[in-house]
Amino acid sequence: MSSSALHVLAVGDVARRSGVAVSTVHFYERQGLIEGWRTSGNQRRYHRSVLRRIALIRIAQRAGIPLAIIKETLAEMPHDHIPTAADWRNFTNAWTEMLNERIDSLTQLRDQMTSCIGCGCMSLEDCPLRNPMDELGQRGAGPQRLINPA
Amino acid sequence: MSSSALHVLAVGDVARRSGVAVSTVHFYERQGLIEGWRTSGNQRRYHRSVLRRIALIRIAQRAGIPLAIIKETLAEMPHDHIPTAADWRNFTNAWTEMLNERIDSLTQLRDQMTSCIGCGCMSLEDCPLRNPMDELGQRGAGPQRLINPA
DNA sequence: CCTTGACCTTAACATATGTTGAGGTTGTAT
DNA sequence: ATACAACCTCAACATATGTTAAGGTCAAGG
Repeated sequence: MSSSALHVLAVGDVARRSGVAVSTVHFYERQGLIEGWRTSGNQRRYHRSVLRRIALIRIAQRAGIPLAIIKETLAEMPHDHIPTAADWRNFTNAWTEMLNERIDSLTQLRDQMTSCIGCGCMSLEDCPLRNPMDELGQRGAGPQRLINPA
Repeated sequence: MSSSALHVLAVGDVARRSGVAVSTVHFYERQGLIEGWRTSGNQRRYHRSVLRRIALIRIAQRAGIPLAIIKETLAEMPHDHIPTAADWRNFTNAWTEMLNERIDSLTQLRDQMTSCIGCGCMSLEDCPLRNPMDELGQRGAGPQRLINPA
């Protein structure tokens, strides 16, 4: 192991310290989510700050954000040094905004659902949930037999 | 087209009226999300209520819920008739609960994030975000196709 | 020097969610 | 009766997110 050189990590160090598999580190590098350099012997080396980056990636993934989006969000974050307050603020803002959007759409969906059941429109045919913005399936509508709402 | 027989739909009718591709109807049937029967000539036929089922499937997908879970949630919903008020109430309750869980997780994450930046703990090393106990968006490996981009 | 563990690359597999295409059958309108 | 649309099955492809395996290289200790 490449112990003691605290600022330069081999792929195995990164894996151990970030909690992801070596194959995942390879994968993230291939996808451009993290960056490093090679030794003369072609082995991967990373700056210590890659650990933070991976931590952020995992957190964002837990929020259900796809890697492609995470990559964009991280684009402004430095690969090779500890982020400044400004770096960090930018990132947090972008990410909070994303989370807010996701929260909003789930909330909206839930509320529409309950209002839908509340109003007794159990057919879904005219439900705002059904086709959030388009018209679809608006043809030979037969008699709409509504069950007596509870 | 199998017009006029309003309660019995061929796969193309289902596709047109539900807004999904024929191949998707096939797929959903293979996955056991919907059910139907065959004509003597081996063609698929569906009860009208399959349209509602598909509508529900798409709505749930927009909320980021994987098909396997949707299938469970729909297990109690009838394949062959219009859901009763009780069927519907059960489904709505289950689904609202799921949405609430997801909303809570995201909200928690967002708030931790902002509090984290607020407190200046920029290291993430001791951050509650880093190793939370729950496993939020654990949606497993595999394509996380976003149904609702944007 | 030689062994051994950590590393390298490339390819294939696994899962979820479908879509596309090839090749053949059914059903209906003229 | 014949054409043509709609249907069928099965297999392969596509995407996201990795893991596993095969076969070869590098570096450090004994």
